[in-house]
Amino acid sequence: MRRFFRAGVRHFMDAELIKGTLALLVLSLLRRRPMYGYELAATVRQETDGAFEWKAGSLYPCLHKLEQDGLVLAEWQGKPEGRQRKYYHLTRNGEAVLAERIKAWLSISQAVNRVLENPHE
Amino acid sequence: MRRFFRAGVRHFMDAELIKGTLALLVLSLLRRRPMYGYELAATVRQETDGAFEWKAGSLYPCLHKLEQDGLVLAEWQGKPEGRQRKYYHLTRNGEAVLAERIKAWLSISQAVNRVLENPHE
DNA sequence: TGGTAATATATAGGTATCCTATATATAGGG
DNA sequence: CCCTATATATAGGATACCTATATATTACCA
Repeated sequence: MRRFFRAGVRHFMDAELIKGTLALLVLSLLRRRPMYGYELAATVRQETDGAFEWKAGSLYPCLHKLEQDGLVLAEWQGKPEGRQRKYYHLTRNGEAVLAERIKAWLSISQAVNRVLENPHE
Repeated sequence: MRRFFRAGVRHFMDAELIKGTLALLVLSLLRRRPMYGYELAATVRQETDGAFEWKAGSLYPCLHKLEQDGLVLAEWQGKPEGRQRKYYHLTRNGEAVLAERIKAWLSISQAVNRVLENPHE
């Protein structure tokens, strides 16, 4: 049985193409509501039908960096007994940066599609 | 006056998002017709309205790797006198790999858009 | 004639992101 | 009791892209 993290060897190409989308999508998910790391990975996995399977070794360092940069705020939460979860909230600055990054993504992805759709021969 | 290469400091975010798209677009451009490096950069720059400004330090190593991997064939061409140009041709294998990479790109970019478009609040 | 810019290719070195591997800990099922 | 799932964390490695630098030709212009 496949564990949730470590789920699979992604193709070389995919690994490169998804670069930069991790922080973008994390911020986008947190705009909906505060979530904890594992929940973020599970949500994106489900919504992309497995196209994105964020690894723990990518996701948590990314979250720490977003926190360092002041784009998200972390808060331990639980259930006094039992497993603690670290909930991340989008900050005001995080919202602004997200808006910029969405623009950048749209600009780049549309540019790629424009080139790809240019007829050959 | 801006030199064609070295044209500008790209934002951090853009730099990450465009990763993986370089080889994809090079192969896509070569599907139209054989081109040389400088021509590839000029073409993509024009067609994307400056969204992509490939640097020499990125483009030429990328072309060398595509050649090593057998996806393109290089051929010096000129004008016996004067500046030589290295024309790159897409190989049979290169066509097949390009088709796969276009599928991967569509899958990933659509997955990103699906997440981004999910309403918040 | 001399300087600058554009054309054209190349490589070395640095940075950042993502991956694998590993570690820790709780909870539930067989 | 072990295995899986849940949940977070970090160290080490691979790799793509960037900056900086190097070389050479051609064209323009003062």
